[in-house]
Amino acid sequence: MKLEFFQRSTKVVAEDLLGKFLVRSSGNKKILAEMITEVEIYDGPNDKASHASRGKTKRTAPMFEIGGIFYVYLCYGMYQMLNIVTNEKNYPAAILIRATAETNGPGRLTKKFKINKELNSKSACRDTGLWFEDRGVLLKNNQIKYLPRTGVGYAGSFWANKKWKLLLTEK
DNA sequence: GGAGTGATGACA
DNA sequence: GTCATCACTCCA
Repeated sequence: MKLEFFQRSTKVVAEDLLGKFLVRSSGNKKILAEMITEVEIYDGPNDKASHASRGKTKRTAPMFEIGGIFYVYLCYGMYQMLNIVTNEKNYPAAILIRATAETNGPGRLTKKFKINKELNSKSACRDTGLWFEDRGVLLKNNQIKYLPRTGVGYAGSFWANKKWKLLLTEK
């Protein structure tokens, strides 16, 4: 997958990302490849649920970079969260990878893929050891479900009610 | 339903 | 320097 794929509006990228494969390698060997089934959008400087809404800080700096790099951070002291940064430089946006066909939950997913902060700010390409592949899975129009995001009640009803969690349903 | 967990950001 | 908060998971 080319990095330009991620340098588009976050919603478009999120929709396109469903059905693509997340691939992990160690050395020259691919060790894991799972289809992405659930993502969550964090888009723009005004999104109160996004870490970037309070301005650029040391932690959120990757979100302000150009699309195509990873944003990894620690949540609740135990779980790494994997995001892929989208859109243009200086526009803070990212997509949280929440689940694949075989692994449900962002914390479990990163544990299984051995994702940690070393991948933070790295490009989603083969050299990094973690990247995305299009394996030709075609989605039907009604296969994507739009739901409110998780754990964002603190952001206020306007942002909490946005249907920015995208779920891939069975056929 | 409730606890664990530690980096992060706000405030002083 | 302190303190509250959190894009979660596990076990009950």
